[in-house]
Amino acid sequence: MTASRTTLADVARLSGVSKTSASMALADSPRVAAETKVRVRAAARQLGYVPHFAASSLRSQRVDAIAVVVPHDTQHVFSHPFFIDILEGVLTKANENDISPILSTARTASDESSAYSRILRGRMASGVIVAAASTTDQNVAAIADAGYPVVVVGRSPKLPGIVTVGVDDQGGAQLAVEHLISVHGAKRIGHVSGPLNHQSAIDKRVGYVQALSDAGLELNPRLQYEGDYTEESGAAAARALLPEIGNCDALFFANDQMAVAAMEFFASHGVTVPDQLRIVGYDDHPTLRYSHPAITTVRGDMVEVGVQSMTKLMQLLAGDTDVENLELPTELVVRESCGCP
Amino acid sequence: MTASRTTLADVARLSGVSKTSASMALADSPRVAAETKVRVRAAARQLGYVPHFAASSLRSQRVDAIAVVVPHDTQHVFSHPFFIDILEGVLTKANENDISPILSTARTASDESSAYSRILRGRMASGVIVAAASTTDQNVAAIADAGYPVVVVGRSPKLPGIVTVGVDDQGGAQLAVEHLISVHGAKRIGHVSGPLNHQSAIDKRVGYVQALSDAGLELNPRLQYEGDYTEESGAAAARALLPEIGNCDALFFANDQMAVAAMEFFASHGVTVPDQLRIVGYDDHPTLRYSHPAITTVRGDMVEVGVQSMTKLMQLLAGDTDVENLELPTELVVRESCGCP
DNA sequence: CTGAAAGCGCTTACAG
DNA sequence: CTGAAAGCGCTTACAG
Repeated sequence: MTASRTTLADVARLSGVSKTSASMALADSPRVAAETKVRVRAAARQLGYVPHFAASSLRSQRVDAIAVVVPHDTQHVFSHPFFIDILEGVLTKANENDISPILSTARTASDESSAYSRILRGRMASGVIVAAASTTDQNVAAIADAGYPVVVVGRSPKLPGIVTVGVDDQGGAQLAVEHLISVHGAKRIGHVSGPLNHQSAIDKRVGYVQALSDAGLELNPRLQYEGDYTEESGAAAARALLPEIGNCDALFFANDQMAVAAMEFFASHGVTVPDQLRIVGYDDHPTLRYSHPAITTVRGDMVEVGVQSMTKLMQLLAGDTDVENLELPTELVVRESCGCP
Repeated sequence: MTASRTTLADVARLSGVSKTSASMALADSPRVAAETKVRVRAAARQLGYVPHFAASSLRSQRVDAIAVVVPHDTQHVFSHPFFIDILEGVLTKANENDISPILSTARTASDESSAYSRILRGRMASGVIVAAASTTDQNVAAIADAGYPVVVVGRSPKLPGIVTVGVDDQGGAQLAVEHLISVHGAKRIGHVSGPLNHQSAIDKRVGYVQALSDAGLELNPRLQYEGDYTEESGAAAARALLPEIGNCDALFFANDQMAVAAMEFFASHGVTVPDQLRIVGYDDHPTLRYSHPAITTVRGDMVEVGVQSMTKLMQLLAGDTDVENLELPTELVVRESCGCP
């Protein structure tokens, strides 16, 4: 290790002032003379001085790092573009503001707690963005109770005090199902949901049910399937629903990955989409638009959700007390799988 | 902030020992009696004690965090599954070992330097994994010279001392082109490369050239195009090469995203793949396998590359002096776009 | 086997 | 406008 050992004392010595003044000068405090600032900054630059973050953090009890917690295993997180887009947004905003994002994924519930507590109680991060916690996850409330600023991605109706940033999943689902009904005349519409211990899956289901009821259509319990957003569960849903397909005009999937895997399964079992069965997905997964037929889906700007989550967290960290929740709109992206040309 | 203020002194007081012994007990030092350890641990658990990381890091001059630096803008990083897979591997291994990964992306060269120096000279991280730096990036050498353990993802022949972990891109490219030649009898084979200031793009190109030369085939300069791995550049390549397609049997693309975008362009301009033009991509992008026709490609296990990069970095951090480079094999994944059934 | 003391490199009252 | 001193919460020689 020949790495930088330049310390504030070195800068102070070279510029001929005390450590106090050197520190104040670098922090651009008004109490130090303009001329002194120039001298100190020149010295710092010349020596390649960078403050030792642990020392400054220990003394000031502040830290320019935040934790991004996604309580799922890493493999799951990185196979869903939903998360990846959120991460992209968070990291962009964080890096722009010289905030270091510490990423934490966890496989099991106990790991979750340990990841949370090591990072937070150990003071490595000053705040948290939590993405896709289940509605039963106790950790979010625990962190907030401990006094840490928290932003949750998605809605969080069970935790009224928590700032949330998400997209209008209920509205998005309604758009999708209304399109199937009003444009394509579908009447018998099934739904493959996400895991119903997640708010986004619940909200999409509510939107689906609402659209049916608005149109005076029946909900057929035999056309419901609870998936988990993976391709495997999309294929499993298709297999489970196959016997009912004769009594089904259309299926609304809670994400594109399940929808595309189901389309593959149907294709290999003689069910043609959209002729025999109309399909709409969710997310507008960027590369799945090359699916065959091209998938009709619902799009929300998850990158922007990430950016806004980080923005809100910065407001909380700045002491802002009235940070409001944000719900971005969703839009229908019409392609071929619904039956449009 | 009502967050944890439990300190080592509290634990020491509750268990009736000195801070020294409490610290040693929690570190499982052999010098403290087994019975004392039990008492101290119980107290720590009862109080929910987690060491203040800045204090411990400042005193011990160690830090359980590493930096993952990808010197590209965030948007670019997250649109390429290549990076995402590497990140997945790195994070999995890091989280398993209670190491906090700090992610750093940067838009411009100057940002790059500042990101590197803030994290490293500020001692936030004890080592670095660099992915996809260009061959002209000076930062990698600078970090290594400063004494930080560094692992570079990919080959790095210009920096002989640096530990690298990657896949055999030259071999992978050769596999692809040899398949086009020996199985499909292609003779006039073009290449759309990645940016040639990146070693992976250079290596793939070398493999392509080698395969042609091994088969005694000519390299036609009019069938060469330098892309940048984006879909836009794939479409641009297709547009540029369109006039030559009559004199071309096959194209080898340096990644799937360019290949699939090119296939779309060709399809909309009346060139059918694989009948009129055979195409092979690279990466085995998970969702692009739904392309039409399904893409033949070359696959390397980039998640494993990430895992191994983190493993090697941990060895370096542990003081291991003879950590060897690793090059994982690549394999051809035969689907339809090459002309196989 | 254990404890009192020093000190990591900063920032920030406090005093001038 | 500036400086000497205290202290953040740990870990680790040093001494017993």
